[in-house]
Parts: sequence; structure tokens; C-alpha cells
Amino acid sequence: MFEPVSSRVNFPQLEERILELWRKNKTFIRSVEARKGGPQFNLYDGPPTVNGSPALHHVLTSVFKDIITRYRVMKGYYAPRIAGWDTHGLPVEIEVEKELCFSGKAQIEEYGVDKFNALCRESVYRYLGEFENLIERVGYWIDLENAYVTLNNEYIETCWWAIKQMWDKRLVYQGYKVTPHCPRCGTSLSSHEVAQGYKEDTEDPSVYIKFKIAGNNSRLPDSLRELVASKDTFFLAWTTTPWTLPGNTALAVAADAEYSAVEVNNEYLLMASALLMATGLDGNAIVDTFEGSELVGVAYEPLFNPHKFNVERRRFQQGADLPVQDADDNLTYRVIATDFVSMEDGTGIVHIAPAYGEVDYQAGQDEGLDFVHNVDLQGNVIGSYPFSGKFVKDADPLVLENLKRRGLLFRSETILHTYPFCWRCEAPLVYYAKQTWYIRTTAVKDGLIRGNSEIDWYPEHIKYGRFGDWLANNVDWALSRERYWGTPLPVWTCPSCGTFECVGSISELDQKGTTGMSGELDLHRPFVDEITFACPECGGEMRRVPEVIDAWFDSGAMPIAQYHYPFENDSMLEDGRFPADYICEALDQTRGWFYSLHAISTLLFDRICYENVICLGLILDAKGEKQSKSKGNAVWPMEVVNKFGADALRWYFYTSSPPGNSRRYSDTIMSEITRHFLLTLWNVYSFFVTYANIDKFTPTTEEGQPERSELDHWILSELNQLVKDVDSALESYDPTGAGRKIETFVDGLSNWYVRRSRRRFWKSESDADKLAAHSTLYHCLVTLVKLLAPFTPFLAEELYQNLVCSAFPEAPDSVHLSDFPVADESMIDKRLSDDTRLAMKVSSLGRASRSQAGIKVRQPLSRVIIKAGSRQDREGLERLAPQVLEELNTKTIEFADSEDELDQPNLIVSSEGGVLVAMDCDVSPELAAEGLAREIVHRLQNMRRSAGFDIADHITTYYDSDSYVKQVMQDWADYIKQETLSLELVEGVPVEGAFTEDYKLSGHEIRLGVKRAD
RNA sequence: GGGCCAUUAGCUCAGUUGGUUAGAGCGCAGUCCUGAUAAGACUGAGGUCUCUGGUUCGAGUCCAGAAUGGCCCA
Repeated sequence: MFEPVSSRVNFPQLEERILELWRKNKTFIRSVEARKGGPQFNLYDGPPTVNGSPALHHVLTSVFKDIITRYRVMKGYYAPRIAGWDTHGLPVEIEVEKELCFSGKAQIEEYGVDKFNALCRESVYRYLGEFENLIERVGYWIDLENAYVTLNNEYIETCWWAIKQMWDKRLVYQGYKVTPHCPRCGTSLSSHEVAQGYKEDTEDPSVYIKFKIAGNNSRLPDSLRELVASKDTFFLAWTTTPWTLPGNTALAVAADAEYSAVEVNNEYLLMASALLMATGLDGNAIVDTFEGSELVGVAYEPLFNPHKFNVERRRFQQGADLPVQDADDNLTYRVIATDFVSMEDGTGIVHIAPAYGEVDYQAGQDEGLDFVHNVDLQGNVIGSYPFSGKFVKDADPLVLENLKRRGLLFRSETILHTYPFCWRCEAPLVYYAKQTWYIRTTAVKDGLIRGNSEIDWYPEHIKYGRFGDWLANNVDWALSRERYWGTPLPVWTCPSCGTFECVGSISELDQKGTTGMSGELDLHRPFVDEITFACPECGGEMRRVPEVIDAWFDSGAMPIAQYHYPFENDSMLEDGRFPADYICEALDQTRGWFYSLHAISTLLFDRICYENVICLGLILDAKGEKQSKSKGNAVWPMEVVNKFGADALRWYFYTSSPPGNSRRYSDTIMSEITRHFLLTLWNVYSFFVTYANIDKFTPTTEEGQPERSELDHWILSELNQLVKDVDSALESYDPTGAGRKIETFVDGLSNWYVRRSRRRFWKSESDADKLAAHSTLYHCLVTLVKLLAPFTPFLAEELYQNLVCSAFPEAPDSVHLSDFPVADESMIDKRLSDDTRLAMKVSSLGRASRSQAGIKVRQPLSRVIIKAGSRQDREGLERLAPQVLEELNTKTIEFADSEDELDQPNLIVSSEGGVLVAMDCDVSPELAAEGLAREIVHRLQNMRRSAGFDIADHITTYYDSDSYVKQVMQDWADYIKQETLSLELVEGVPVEGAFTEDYKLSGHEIRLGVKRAD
């Protein structure tokens, strides 16, 4: 006996019960251990940043990670897998800063880095519990107890080791990086923070500056040389940041644009011809024109020679350093060509200050330009300029005044544009080149690209699209952050002689005769900062540099750091634990985790560390807008799970759209999935259990040779085809394709197989046909449940427990401990599958004809005439005639050779795709009587249900009507009794206590009563 | 400004290597079926397959350009 199953079900409650079962039986860990010795399958779990409550997209990635590994385990793979938590970084700091109402680094330093970091650690652990609860609740099976945590000393030590490896290969260096910088907070802002602070309609200067072309000039085109010889000649450039002009070290032109020299006030000015009109110079005489490329290399005089204002002049060169240049009173700069010169505004000549703009910096690097910093980190002008000591915005007018006096200011206006401000203190941001530690990833660019060619991406376009492009345009990895809560950069430096040393382990630090390592070691600031040792070169005191590292390095090091390699698990690279077979995250990780993993693995081992990636799209709200806390449209996953259940949510994620697409979440879709898929399956299950129990059906492992019908063969064919399809789809990382196939199957199982088989199940005699129906449906359900286990682990478990565990005590005690089904190809009958599809279509057409004629299906008709499209179709339909006859409730089926044969007045024809189906709509008195009998049966069935009788209860039926109805009742007595489990049909007014109703059927008044028999 | 992706019915999505009249589910209107079903069937309304060119005997599908939206990077 199976546990009785109601057709009503509460999925969230069911899931809680299953969770309890798994906990009690330690099912997860046993599912892993049971496969020990099998081929290894590695999932690397990308660590979420735990700086807030988990959101819906965390569930999305979780369930896509889960389904593939569960599938592999059922296929016999050994797949130990641990979770991970990304615990460092700016997001965590910002969360804590918000709580403390801080507005900058100064306050953190004042508060105490030790206390601040303690709060960061605490904050992370606060949210971690929420993640763990959610992960367990949605059925993501991953080891949480042994999770790797990036803040642990062991984890940090592996990161240090990795950095040391790169250091030794000379891949770590100090360079400059232009970052959006808040001069008031004294810190760089992340792009996310910058995006929060843009203000439209900001007023700024819009000035046109004259740069004088130098007289002794080797690269002057001849025609230009004549101009320069005859009059003072200038390049005209445009800027909105006059304070950057002392940092100018080049002018950029577009190589293929035309430039004009125009005469203005007895001087010549050069600018792009296309912008003459916009500048108001189109009225002036054009004395000559030049190609941009002709101007490249032309030397001009700097507005402010840095040497005259006590400011260092450095120069870009191959490699990292920017060496200081000797003083040069006759300094000139030159014109370069770049591809970012706009012909929309300005003059077509762009002022380049490599210290104050990202493209400027890049140009400086590409062209080997000079590099001049004339402003400090507080935004004040340095050196001995007339405007030194002023804040940049206050310096602007003074710079212009100075240039005007010297005749170098052509025009000064103001414009309104969009400019970024600090989101915390509202100070205008400046783009500022700061010293930063880099990893020279460009040195292994070829390796990165080669490695990527070995990785399989889903969807495929990421490989040579977004990710491939990113690799092809690789720039060195800016590693350091001037922050507090992160893995400290393990570099010590001597203030006296400038020696650097990189430390690769705790023991290495210990061996240096270190001071400051007393007590319990915490490899975080400020404790690490207190560790010092003697400089091997000069004996000075080596101190750690102040930076921490990019948290992406932490997470990217996880393949080795989760094992504390090489300090422990030193065989992990070769013993099957590396690389990952599979990773899965959302699209935004292309430049995040996908990259940091790939880069670190390539730098250290020149190997890839993952072979397959599913790259998921984003989750939007029902209107297609991005979900965010501030917008208030965020959907909380626990609420969804409590309302609809984890299986419903999982099924939605797998099947609603391809993994790479963005998806719109809405409750409506969840209830649709519940009704359309989960409940349909549940009802098939509930139907099976109900009748199996009535008939005391006992499944056996020995299939025996039940006399299967065509219908049984058909569903078994479909089932085995399904097993094959689902297996190969999951094998190729396509849960969506697999899930949709299952949906189609369940629909066919419920709405064709079960519907067409109902009579076989509820007929009284227990014959071979009934046994075949039971065993076929049982086999379908059990196989289906195993296929579904990776998708909807809760529902699958519930059905498995009842269908399998109760019948086979020796079977594995969980569906997740069983093997994935293997298709029996001999059962697949493609012809039968095609024929059945045709039979369904014919049935559909027949029903359409009935509908057109206004004759309900319950009314039997004499014949259906079919003109099939081909001989094969006809043969197929002949084979399946019993199913079509029953479905259409007709007495006979006939076949026509031409459409002419269907040209009779009593025939109603429907057609589609060459198949014509004609229903003979003549209803004879005999057919009408039979129809009435069926109608009465239908009413009696409904009454049984309304009266609350059990399906198997026997009853006594009473009827009171006219003579016609009485005759029908007598003629069809056996049929009516059998269908309604009536022991007898009693003519006359129903007795007291009977459930009674009155009807009018085909114009005849009738009173019916049903009473449970004793 | 650059890159990638998407755009098919009111909504969510299918649409195989180009090939009859572009489909499904939900929703709407109506009819029917049903002792597993909270399901299901049929009919109807609802489509310039985002737009413009091109290739082809033939384009939702291939090519080019544009528009809109999303993401990433500037």
C-alpha cells in the first residue's frame, strides 16, 4: 500500500518536511560519499559578497550550480563541493560606514582601524546566516560547514603565496592609475559610487587656449614653417578644467581630419576646419590647410614649464617607473594623434594632461609623454605658481587671468554639463593619477587568450564576445586599494633605502626576526602593519606598505586558497581537484570572478581553472526594471519560497527562458508554473496512488510481460526518448532544454496517457490490461521522479519516498542516492510516436467538427470519416483507431480516398495540414438514448462527488421521470450501474436521506437520488 | 563614445541547416469535457515577426545600417 495522496497539496509545507528528512538522514553528505571512487566532478562555488541580505539572483546561481552537480552525482561522479564567502572589500566597509554615519577615511582612522575592521568582520557574519538559511531552503546542496571564508588567515596566506609567486616572476609593480578621486575625503571612489553622484547642469569654465608653436622645430611641414616664420602661430585647444593646464604635456589631433590655419589679430591659429563655424572663426581668412597627420610631431611651448615652478617632470617609459626628468628651460611638447579627438565640440585639438584623465594617461603611456602632477591629493595646487596653494576650482579663474595677461587665452565662457561629485560629501571629483600596485597581466595575455579557447561557455557568444574582447584588450590588473578591510598587500619597504620585499607566508615572516608578531595572529590591518623587520640592505626598519588588495583577487584565488595550497593539500593540482569542471555565475562576473579566476590561474600555473561556464542573465522585476533596494522593487527570495515553494522557483529559473537571458520575475508566473506543471504532475501521482491502492497494486522489480496496449507502448517510447533527451541536455549544460522536454512529457502523460487510460484503471475486473496500465504508469512516474531529482529535489523526493521506498525497502533511501535513469532505446518507437501525434490531431479536428455542429462529446455519433495525408498516416490511424473512436465517441471509423467522399450534407468537416476529419452528425433515436444514458451517468457521478462518497463506495440509485427516460434507464441499466457503482436502480421518488437533485435533460424532467449502500 | 545581448499576439516565451497559411502557455469572450485534475478540449478576437535596405526563386531565420531596451566598459 502507498500512503494515500490528496489531490490538494501545499508545496512549501511539503518541502519543509523533506528538509527535515534530509537533515535527519544526512542525505546530502551521504550522496557525496556514496560516489567516492567514481570520476571526480568539481564545482567551484563563486563566493557571494556578504554585505547585505541575499537576493533573488543568489537563488538563480545557486540552483544552476545545484542542478548540474546533482545530475553528475546521480551519474556516478564523486562531487565534493564546499560553499564560499567573499568577506572583504569596499562594499562591506561602506555598509559599516553607513551604520557609523561616517563620511570618509579620516573618520575611520580616528575611530580606529582595529575597531572598524572588527565591525566589518561582525557585519559579514551577520548576513552569512541568512545566506546559509536560504541556500538550505532552496535545496542547494553544498557543504556549508566547511565553507571557505576569504577573511581566514589560511585563506589570506594562500593569497600571499600567490602574490609572492608573481612578485618573483617580476609581475608585480608599482605604477600610476587615474581614478575618480574625492579631494575632501582623500580617497578614490569606485565606479559604482561615482555613478551615484553625477549632477546635471553643473557650471564650469569653457575656455579656448593658445599653445605657441616653437620656432626651432624639426617636424614642421614646409607650408607651416613659412607661417611660423612670418607670424606668431598657435594651436587652439579647448578645456573645461583650466587647473589641469599646468599638467599639459601634449596636444592631440585626429590624424585624418582637416585643420585650418586662420588669421586672427595678426596671428595664425590652427584648429579643425569642421569646427571653425562653431568657434565663430569661419569669417576669418584661411591661409592654409593641413591633414591632422601632418601636424603630428610638431613642437609647441608649454604654458607653464614645470621646472620654473618647482614641480617634478616625469616621463613614461617602457615598464613601470616614471623617472624624474632633468630641468630644461627650453622644454617643448609635441602633437600626437589619437582616436578620441571629437569633431562635435571644442577645436579638434585636445589638451592632454596624463595625470588628470584616464585617456590622457593612456596616451601618455602609449606615446611616452611627460607626466606632470601640479595638484596634491587634497586638491590643492602645489609648486610656486601664482595660484599655488589654491583648491583646484578656486585656482581656475587665477589660471585664466594669468594666461590672459600673457595673451594665451583666446576665449573664456561657461557651460552647463554633467559632472561627478562625491556622493558622501558633495565635493567635485577630480580624475587623478595615483600610485597603485599592478599585476602585469599583459605579460600573459597570449596565455589568457589560449586558455579561453579551451573553455566552453554557455551561452557560447560570451567566449569570443564579451569575455574574449575583454582578454584581447587586456590591461594590467590594478591590485591595490587604499582601504582597511581586505587582504593586506604582503609587501614591506624600507623607508631609508627604498628596498621592497614581498612576503609569501607566515613562516617566512617569522624567520625574518620579526617584531610585532606576538599574541594571536590576525593577518589584517592594523595588526599586520605593526609587524616590522630589519632591512637586509641597510638595516633600517622594514614596514608594510599601507595598501590592501582588490577583493577580486581573493575570490579569484579560491581554487587554491580554499585548500590552503601549498601549505596543505599540496597534491591538489594533480589529484583531480583542479581544474573545476563547472562554474556558474551571472553575466556581471565577466570582468569580475570569471576574469580573476582565469588570470590568477594563468599567471601561476599557465592552466585554466574551469572548463565549463554557465553565464546567467540578470533578474528584472515584472516591468523589466532592475531590482534594487532603493527602488523598493526588490523581491525577497524567502517570501517567494514561503509562498510558492523552492521547487516552483527552481522550475521557473530553469525553464522560463534561456539561462543567458535576463528574466522578469512576477508572482503571476510562479502561480502559473505551479498550476501548469507542478500540480499536473501531482495529480497524475495522486491519481495513480488512489487506484493502485484500490486495486492493491504491488510494483515488482521483475517487469514480467504485462500485456501492454498501444497506449502503454506509446508512453514508454516517449519516456525513453525523454530520458535520452534530458540526459544529453544536462550533459551539455542545458537545463532549460531538458526542463522543457519534461514539461511536454508530463503534459502528454496527464492529458493523453492518463485521460485515455482512466477506464482501464477504474474498471472492476483486475485483468492483465489493468495490471499493464498500473505498472506502466508506475514505471513512468518512478523514472520521471529520478529525472526530476536534480530539478525539483523536494517534489521528487516526496514522490520517491512513497512510490519507491514503501515498495522496495532495499532501494536507496533517497531519490538523490539513486542512479540517473538510462534510456532503453529498444522501447523507442518513432513511428508510434508520429502516429499518436496524428491521432491526437485527428481527435482535435473531430472535436472541432462537433463543436461546430453543437454536439457535445458525450453524445455518441455513428461514424467519423478521415482522409489522411499519406498511406503511412492512414496505416497509423488504423492501428490507433480504438483510441480515436473513444476520444471522439463514435461507433465506427472510416477512411476516404478523396475529399469528394466527404461531400455529404450530414458531414461536418475540419481540416489541417492535409488531414480532413468528417463527423457524421446524424443522431439516430438509438444514439440519442445512449447519449441520454451517458448524460445521466455524468450527473450521477457529480452527485456522488457532491454527496461526499468515496470513489469506491457502492450506492443505490433512485430515479423518477417520464416513460421515455424510464425506458432508457432500463435499457442501459447495466452500463449505468457499472459506471456509477450502483447496486440497483430504483424507480420512484428517492428515499429519505438520499442525495437528490432535479434536472432537465433533452427536454425531459428527471429527479435523481443517490444513497450509500450498506 | 566602445562592446555584447535582446526585440515574434495584451503578457511570458518557442520557432531546428532559409521552404506550404509564424506557434504554445497565460489573459479575454464563448462553448464543451471531466469521479485524478486547482486541470483539459474547441472556437473567436489579438501579429506591418522593431524599422530600412540587401542577398535569394523564396527571409521571422542570412548580411548591412538604424531605433528602442538591458548589461559591461569608458
